[in-house]
Amino acid sequence: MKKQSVLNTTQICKVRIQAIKEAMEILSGKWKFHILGTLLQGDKLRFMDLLREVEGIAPKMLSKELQDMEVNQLISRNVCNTKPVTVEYEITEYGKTLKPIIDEIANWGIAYRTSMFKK
Amino acid sequence: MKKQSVLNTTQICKVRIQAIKEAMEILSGKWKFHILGTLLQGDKLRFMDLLREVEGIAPKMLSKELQDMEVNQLISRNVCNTKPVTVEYEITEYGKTLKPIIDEIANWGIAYRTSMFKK
DNA sequence: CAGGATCCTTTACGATACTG
DNA sequence: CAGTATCGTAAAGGATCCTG
Repeated sequence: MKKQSVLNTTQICKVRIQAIKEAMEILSGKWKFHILGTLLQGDKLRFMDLLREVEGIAPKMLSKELQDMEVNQLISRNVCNTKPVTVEYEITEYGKTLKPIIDEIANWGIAYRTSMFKK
Repeated sequence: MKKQSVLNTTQICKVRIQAIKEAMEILSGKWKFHILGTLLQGDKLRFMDLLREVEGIAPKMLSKELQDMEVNQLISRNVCNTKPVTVEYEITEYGKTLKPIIDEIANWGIAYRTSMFKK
C-alpha cells in the first residue's frame, strides 16, 4: 500500500487556497501586474517612462504602487546623481520569479479575451 | 533573409501589456482568484459553502463577485428547485481556461512566500 | 525630472441586520 | 438558504499645484 504523502487531498487544497490568498495580498491592486509586466521586459525604466508605458495610471497611483512593490522587494529603485536627478526602476531577482504568473496572464489575455468565448 | 512576423518587438510587447490590462479588468478584485481557486477544485458549491471556504469574505462581497464572474461567464449559477431553494455555483469551461494562471499563483505562493526571499 | 500635497469624487470593501 | 438593504470606512482615481 502506497503512503507517499502525509497530506490528504483536503489539506493540499487548503494549502493551495491559502497560498493564493497570501500571494494576492502582495499582488492585488489594479496596476501591479501591469507595472510588473512592463518591467519584466527587462529595461530599467524611469518614473516618466512608466507613466507613459502603464497607460492610464496617475502619478500618485504609480508612486504608491512602486513604493508598495519596493517594500515587498519585487522591484528596486535607484536614484542616479544626474542633474536633475533621474530615478530608475528595475525588477529584482525575486520579482522575476513572478514571470510565470505574468506570462500566463498575458497568454490568457491574448488567447481568450478575443476568442470565441468572448461575448 | 527571414521575415516570419510582421510585428516588431515593440509591438509584441504592447500587445502583451494590453492583454495583461484587459485580463486584469476581468480578474481584479480582492477575492476573484480566491473564489476561482476554490471552484477550480471541481465541485459545485453553494453560496454557504463558498462563504465558508473563502475565508473572511462577507456575503455582500461574495454575492457581488459571483455576479461579476457570472456576467463574464467564468462561473455558472444554477438554482435548484428544492425547498428551500439551493443555488449551485460551478466553474465554466471558459473559467477553466484560467487554471494555468491560478496554478502559477498558487505555486508562487507556496514556493516563494515562505522561502529565502521572504523578509 | 520625480514626486508629494491638497482637494474632491467615486468605487471598493466591511459589518451587521433583515427578507422571501 | 441565499441573498439584499443599510450604513460606514477606506482606498482608488482625477485635477491641479507645488518643490528639490
